[in-house]
Amino acid sequence: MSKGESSNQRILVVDDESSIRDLIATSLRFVGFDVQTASNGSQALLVAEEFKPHAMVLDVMMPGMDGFEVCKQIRNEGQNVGVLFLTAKDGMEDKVVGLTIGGDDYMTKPFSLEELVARLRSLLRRTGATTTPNDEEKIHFADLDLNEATHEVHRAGNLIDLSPTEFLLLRYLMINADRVVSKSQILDHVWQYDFRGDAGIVETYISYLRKKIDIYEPALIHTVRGVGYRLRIPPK
Amino acid sequence: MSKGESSNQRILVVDDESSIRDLIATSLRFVGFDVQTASNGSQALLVAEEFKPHAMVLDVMMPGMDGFEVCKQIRNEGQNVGVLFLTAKDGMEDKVVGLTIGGDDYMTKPFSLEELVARLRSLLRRTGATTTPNDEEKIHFADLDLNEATHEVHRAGNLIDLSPTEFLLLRYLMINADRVVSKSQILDHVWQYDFRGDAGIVETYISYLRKKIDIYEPALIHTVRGVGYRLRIPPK
DNA sequence: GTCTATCCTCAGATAATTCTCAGGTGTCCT
DNA sequence: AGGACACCTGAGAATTATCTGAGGATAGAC
Repeated sequence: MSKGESSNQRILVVDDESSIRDLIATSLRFVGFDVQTASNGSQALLVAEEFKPHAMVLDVMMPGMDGFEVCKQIRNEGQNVGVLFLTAKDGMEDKVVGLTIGGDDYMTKPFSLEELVARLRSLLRRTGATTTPNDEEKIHFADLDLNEATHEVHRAGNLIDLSPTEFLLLRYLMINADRVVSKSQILDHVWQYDFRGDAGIVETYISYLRKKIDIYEPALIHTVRGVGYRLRIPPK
Repeated sequence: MSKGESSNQRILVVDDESSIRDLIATSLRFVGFDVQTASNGSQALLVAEEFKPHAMVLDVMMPGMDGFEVCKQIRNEGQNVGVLFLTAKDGMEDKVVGLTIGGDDYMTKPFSLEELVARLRSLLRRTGATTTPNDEEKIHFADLDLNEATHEVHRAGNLIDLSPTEFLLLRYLMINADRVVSKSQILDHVWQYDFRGDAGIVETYISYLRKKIDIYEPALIHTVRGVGYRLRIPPK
């Protein structure tokens, strides 16, 4: 279903920590991207020349050549490639902001996989690198409308104010509309990858969401006991 | 009927407890998979290199190399293999984070064999490793429809609400449609393998099911006295 | 600095489910 | 007909999953 929708989109993932690299690569492959990885700057340059990626996920802080340098050199070679920078959550943030001109973007570690995929798609859209331009920025389900660009959610025309996590959670449910998603699936995709806590937090957030979107009829968020949750239009 | 339908699908089962390993291997072979086993991590790596499994059933907690490490090393060798992790239901639960990325899945011990097979099939479907892509997420029998993705069951178009165990039981009956299955077969496949109770519970659940699906004509669940139960369309 | 929104934990309440048990019904055999 | 057996089903006890409110911690806004 989700597979193939972005096919032919080539993404180069560059990070020196293999666990992060693998996490990102696996996740991107699963949603249909064609992924290659590199564990340092100079390797990235080599791979990029061959692979001609449409976009890169680039860790800023790496031993040897840092992310900025990699980006610069690749652009010097005339490759028109959008970059999603990854930075740790310290002072680096400001330095990145200036560099995200053009369609580029950045995220601080740790991030959630849902957000990574969303940002990357958005970046590909902006840089015009998408091969399937029908890829919209809006998701709909029943009378729910979610706009990724504005981060706004409407139900039956009413604007609904959601916190960042609530937004991501709803987005994940909408992408998987009608399918049952387990609490651990949700946890793995919506929460930051370093979250070490109980899956019970998903219940709490489902409860928050219900109080915001299911005060309207009919209720759309349904519990499938022993399995997970499911967004659906109840029959009649 | 079920045999051969998944043939050529190679599964590597890795668990240090031989009883569990054999239970899983036997069960998977019976439904038509090509199975190899390993009792520890390093053995798993060796076998995997030769065997090139489409998927693995991998115990997380093993002496020496744990399941995560095995998975990582195999993926490093470029083998594209879906993994179904097995974890104990104690403190390990927090490690669940990240286990459902990229189509992978996990189950807590003890589990039921039916569920294991269902999850494994679903995983093979998702990771695109299935050689018979017509393998759907839906099972039909007579006017009964069971959808695994949505966890919904319909009879003659009517939505039927089932508890988790009722769902698994019906699923087992539908997979074995037209064949007689004994109460102990049902117990072995549908209930968790550590269930220490009377086979009489199957009668109770058959009764529950009948009250939900055989309130419609004609009755589909038939008792074969002294042998077991059989799902069938009664002749005229 | 204070204020506010958000995130997360926890624990009690509620509800669904699982399981046991025992009396009832039907079937088969002698 | 009577007994033995298999099966059915209702009642209820035990267990487990889920919901939700309250509150502490944290971070960003002002």
